Amino acid sequence: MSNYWLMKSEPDTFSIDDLKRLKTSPWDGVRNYQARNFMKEMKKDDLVFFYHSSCSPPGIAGIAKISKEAYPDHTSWDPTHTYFDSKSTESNPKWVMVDVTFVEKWSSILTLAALKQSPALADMLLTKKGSRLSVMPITKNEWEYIITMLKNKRPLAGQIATYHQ
DNA sequence: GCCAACGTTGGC
DNA sequence: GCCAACGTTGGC
Repeated sequence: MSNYWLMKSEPDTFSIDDLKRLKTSPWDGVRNYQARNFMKEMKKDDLVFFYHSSCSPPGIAGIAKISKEAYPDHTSWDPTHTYFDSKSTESNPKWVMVDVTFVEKWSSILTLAALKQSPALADMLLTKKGSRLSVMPITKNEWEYIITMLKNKRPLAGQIATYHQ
């Protein structure tokens, strides 16, 4: 039984197209305890909404899956790296990352504005005012509701989603 | 570019 | 342990 998640990324830094090209990538640089703790709960093959933030329009751009469970984020103890944290060491790592693998890119962004218009999604952290959490759990109901929203909007580019096993 | 909301830091 | 100050996130 898999779990569902949403992960935010600024497309200028790392977009769904970057993941599509790389197929698999580490999700590094998370420096927030709540987000980190959620990453530690992730299991292989969990599904992830790939969300584009700080762009126009913000929203869900596609789907990825967890291909490697949480392991130490080596960028945290690299003093030359942007994500360096002096409190994290190789012998006592403070931060973790997971690997994510591309599943599908949607033909258009499912915008935050559209998500906010759905009463069914009012309890999501994402749609709450002031919420800045970059990694969050999604309930099965929310996941399926969002997939339905997407399908009602327009067909998927290329083949239909095949991630259901 | 603005700024509200939030998380973190550090003085006391 | 409180809380003011600061830095960051991220929508608009």
